[in-house]
Amino acid sequence: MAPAYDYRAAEEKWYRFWENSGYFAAHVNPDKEPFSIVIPPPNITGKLHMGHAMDETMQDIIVRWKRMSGFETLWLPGTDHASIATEAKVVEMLAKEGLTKTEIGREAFLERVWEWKRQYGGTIVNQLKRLGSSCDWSRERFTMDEGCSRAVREVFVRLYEKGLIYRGDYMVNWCPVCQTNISDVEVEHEEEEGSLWYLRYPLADGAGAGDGAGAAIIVATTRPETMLGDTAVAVNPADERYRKLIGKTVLLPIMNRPIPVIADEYVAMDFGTGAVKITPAHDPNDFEMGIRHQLPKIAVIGEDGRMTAAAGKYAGQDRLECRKGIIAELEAAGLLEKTETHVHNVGHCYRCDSSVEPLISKQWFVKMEPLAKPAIDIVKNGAVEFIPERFTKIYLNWMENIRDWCISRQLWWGHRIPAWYCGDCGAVIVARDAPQTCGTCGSSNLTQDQDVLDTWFSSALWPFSTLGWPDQTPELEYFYPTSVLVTGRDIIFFWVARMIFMALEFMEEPPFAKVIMHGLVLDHDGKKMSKSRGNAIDPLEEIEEFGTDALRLAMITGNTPGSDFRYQKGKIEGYRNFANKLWNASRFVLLNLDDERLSLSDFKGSFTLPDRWILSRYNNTAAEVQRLLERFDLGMAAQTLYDFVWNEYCDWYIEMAKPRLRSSEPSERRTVQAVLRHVLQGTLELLHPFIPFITEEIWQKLPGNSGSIMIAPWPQADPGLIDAKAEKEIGALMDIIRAIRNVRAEMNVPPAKKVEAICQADPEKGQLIDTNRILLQTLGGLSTITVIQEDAPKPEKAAAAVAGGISLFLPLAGMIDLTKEVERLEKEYHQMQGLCAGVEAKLSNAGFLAKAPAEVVSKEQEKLAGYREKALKLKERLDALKG
RNA sequence: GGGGGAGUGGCUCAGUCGGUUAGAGCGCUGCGUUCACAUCGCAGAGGUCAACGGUUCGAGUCCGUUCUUCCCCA
Repeated sequence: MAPAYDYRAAEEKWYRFWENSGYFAAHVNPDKEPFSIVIPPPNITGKLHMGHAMDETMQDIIVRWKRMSGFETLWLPGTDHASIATEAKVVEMLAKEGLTKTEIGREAFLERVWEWKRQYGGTIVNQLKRLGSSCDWSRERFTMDEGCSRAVREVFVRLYEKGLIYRGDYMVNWCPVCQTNISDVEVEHEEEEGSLWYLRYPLADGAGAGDGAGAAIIVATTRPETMLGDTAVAVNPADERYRKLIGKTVLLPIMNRPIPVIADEYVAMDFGTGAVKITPAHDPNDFEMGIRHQLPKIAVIGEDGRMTAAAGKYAGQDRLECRKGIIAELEAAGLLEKTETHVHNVGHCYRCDSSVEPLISKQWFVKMEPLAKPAIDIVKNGAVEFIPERFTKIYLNWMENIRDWCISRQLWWGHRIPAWYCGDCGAVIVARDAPQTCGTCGSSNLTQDQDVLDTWFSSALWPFSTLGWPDQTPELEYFYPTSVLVTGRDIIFFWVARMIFMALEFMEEPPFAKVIMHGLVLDHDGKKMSKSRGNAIDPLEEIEEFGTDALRLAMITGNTPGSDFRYQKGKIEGYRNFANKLWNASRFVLLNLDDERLSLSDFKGSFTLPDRWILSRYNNTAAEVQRLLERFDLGMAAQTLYDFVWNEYCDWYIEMAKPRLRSSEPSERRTVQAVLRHVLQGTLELLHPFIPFITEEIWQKLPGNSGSIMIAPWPQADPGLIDAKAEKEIGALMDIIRAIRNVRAEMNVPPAKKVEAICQADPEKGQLIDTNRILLQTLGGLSTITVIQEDAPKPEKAAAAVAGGISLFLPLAGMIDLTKEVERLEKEYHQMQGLCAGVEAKLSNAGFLAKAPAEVVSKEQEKLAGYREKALKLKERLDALKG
């Protein structure tokens, strides 16, 4: 075995081995309980990023754990067609050839996209494999494959027939750059510093404004260019200042259009002047108000972001150019009252970051209220549970205030809307398959809707469309509903919420019982990683440098579930080191094992104290890991194993085992071999879900193993091997050893120099020291240990310490600096006194004695006794030195 | 405006049901190269747990207020 773990060779080898052996594949198996997860499908345009690394790692840990635990485990992988991103990619490619998509036409364009998908769509899949993901690749799906597409059409038609999908003219978020509308959740709001312009709208009948400002009403706006489409001015009905003006008419400047002053409670009295201009065609709130007051809607900005014919002389101008013109014109006319700087939220396209234009457009929508209700109930009654729990509130808050979902997109790549329009009678036909003739007039002059569906419409069906729905397949029957969903907190609305209501509507069952949310991976400064910011770290580079297992641990260990965490090089380095530690501990064990596989149960009678201790610690660890995994507290589970391996198995048990491995007594040797092996193997198995590669590599080398660790049975804690007494006794011995080492270090005793030790102990402790003298000698660097009785005279000219309930003396002739020794002991003595005082105060408090549980009180009493004993012994020593 | 996080050694973060001498990794200091590992070992320094108030026998942990900071929604 090499002195360092070579992850490069191991990773490739074992992944291929697992896949070829069919270990990833899940089968419908009524004899076993199923456990299933669907992957959050990455975009085919995507490149592996840290978010994937985290997401995949968490899923793989859960899946491997469940598989080893005996479940028929399905992790269903696949990819998402990412309508807008993919289309943009291919459009860009065409542009390089000097072509546009309209030039080549829909059919040729789609062919190009499929071609692109064939060529690059698998990249992300191969990258997922580098993370060790144990997906059933034989079941890999794509949101645009035949099955998923059929499910999409089925859902669309059924929702339409139920009246839950409608088409209409409504305010949408239009991206003038992407040339499509986007849904509300796809709009990202950013604070921007802009201006607030105060515009003077003269009253038509010349009546006074009531505020002494003259015959006008002043409105404040951040978007003066939309004034060309104003159809009212609104004030709050409770606003004294404007009460007299309600019902009056103002003359819209530039357009010279008379518009009414209306009252609406929506108007905020403390914003601007308390009077606002209303543009129903270009602002979502104004649109609503326009409906309430039956105001005309005048669209002055078009889908190209330019002013329309309705904008009069500004027609054809870009909207920002128009804004300048209008300000100049109003100013010249004396109608610009003032300008203030103003910070406001501007909606941006999630995709291209350009500012979104709210405008009215004919689109398809899903009516949300009836779908949201069951989706709220299912979470409230606990049938779908969010982990951590706080995401429940975030989900409910959104679901309870949900707006209709705009699902059409002005794109070509995606699921084309299954609606046809009759060219003769205008009928709309929504159907699963292309109709030949119009059901109303019989005409065959039919054209299909040009638009495609929001990508999330198909991913919303993912948990059941991938299992064969709308057919009642055996897979659907067996694996649905899925067990858990693991995903990032950033797509709770986009995806999680939508899967829940779609599943409830079509499966009448939630898509999963638990939703495990994780945060985002941030850079070392706590900033979100992004291509544009240039701070994204490539997980593949990290894998190259440190290995997949190290990356996996870095992704989950030591951070709170659900919260974001900062990625730092030091972290992955640390876990690379851990892998190497595990490797070397295993190397040591393997070098000391014989070829025969020893069974632990054959050695039960000959366990020594260290054996009983490590077996107890191991079984406690196994139980704890199980408990943590059941709560999906993966980070804590990994941390528990990390600590066990490094701080207990390596630092102590291996060191304790060394003298016995060199023993000439074969039974002694064989016992320690059996324990070393048993604990190592179990620990590897517990670690396997977290770090699959190195654990397989080592496990395969252990004598007598065959098959694969990934299908080995999950270790069960054996309560019979938990031994509190052994843990306590070893604890005392460790304290003594640490005290010896501490004295040696303080007194500058060279590490290789063996020293003599004298222990003053009661008979019980004396016995403990006596039976473990070799251990103390080896780990403390001692030549001899002498146990003397408590009342025996204390050695002189010796450094002293109190630990593990005994007084310890190291006669270091000529090496003791008396002043330093007194100083050291005094420091410790004062510390003990402080601790005593603290506990004494507690124990003299009548309230504490009366109200605290008896167990807590006796624990405090025990503590005090220990501190007092130690303080007393230290005092004795100090007196002796001084006296 | 509404909602949610976070504030714990120099840095990054754990801390479960309120009871621990408040932990870890990195960094820092001292010592250490035969016998698994310098990707290491041993010993050590370093914290009034953001502030104030409250509940409690007992608060890093629960409640309130304030400050700082990040995120989501409108």
